[in-house]
Amino acid sequence: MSTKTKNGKRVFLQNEDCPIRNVVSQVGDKWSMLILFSLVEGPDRFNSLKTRIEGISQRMLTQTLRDLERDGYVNRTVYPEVPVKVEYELTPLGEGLAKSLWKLVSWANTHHDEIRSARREYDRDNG
Amino acid sequence: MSTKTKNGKRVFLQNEDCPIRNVVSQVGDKWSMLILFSLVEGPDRFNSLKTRIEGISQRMLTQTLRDLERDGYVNRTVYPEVPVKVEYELTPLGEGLAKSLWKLVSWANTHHDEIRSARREYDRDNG
DNA sequence: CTCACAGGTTATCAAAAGGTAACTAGGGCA
DNA sequence: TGCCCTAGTTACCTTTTGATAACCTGTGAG
Repeated sequence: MSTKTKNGKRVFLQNEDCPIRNVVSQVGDKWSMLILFSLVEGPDRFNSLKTRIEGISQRMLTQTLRDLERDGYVNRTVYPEVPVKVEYELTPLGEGLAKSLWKLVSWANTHHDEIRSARREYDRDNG
Repeated sequence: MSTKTKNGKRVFLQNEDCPIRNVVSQVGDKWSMLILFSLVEGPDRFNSLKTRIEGISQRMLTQTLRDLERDGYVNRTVYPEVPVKVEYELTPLGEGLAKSLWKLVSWANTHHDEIRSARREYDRDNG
């Protein structure tokens, strides 16, 4: 993420080779983390995820699942039953990601009120 | 983040009261984390940040700093020198956030290659 | 033949994010 | 007076993200 130094301070990069940008730009969208944490509890099917994740549309669920699959976080398995059953599950990589996100989640839970009140104060004092 | 349970599986929310969404939607944009980790090394000035964070424009730097300030992660101090000096520094809240992001950063560094090769494989097999 | 079900895809559109470039403000300096 | 500095703001435009809603596919049941 950071590379050279320049008068004592690090210089930060933002290109496609930056690991943290590659991870955060995937996981930082509207739905990825919700899907990830749903799947932490075990493999699940398309329609079940759609029900569990409130407000997600069919289109965004498909699309986000494809993106997670692409990065190797999620496996997609088709069972040729009838009607067809498609199951999604975390890969070891996806489980590792979820674990390393957990600290952030618990921090967010703990400090949520602080953030919200900072936001209110800022909005009161400014625009 | 998750609330009720429904046949054994948690149901996930995505509204404005969800702590993790409130944090991630702020920090998951293109520049916030780079600014955050720049400021971990100590307070810094507008133009110094602009130099250190490669590719950021004046407009996006101002805007992202304002958003970070709004959520209480960053303090902005104006020194009425000449020419004016404006220093940005992490608040304790911002330092806490950076710390809890660190695990994610090191995970990303460790598994970057894995992600990139998963991506290549997916793109080869599919579109 | 028609309907239902799971798991999608496609078209269309609105909103948000982000980039470029020009302009501004408040001073000091020559 | 004109030019430079820092630290912005503004206008304009393009790209990306996401929402809605309609359509499709394969299969079995009635």
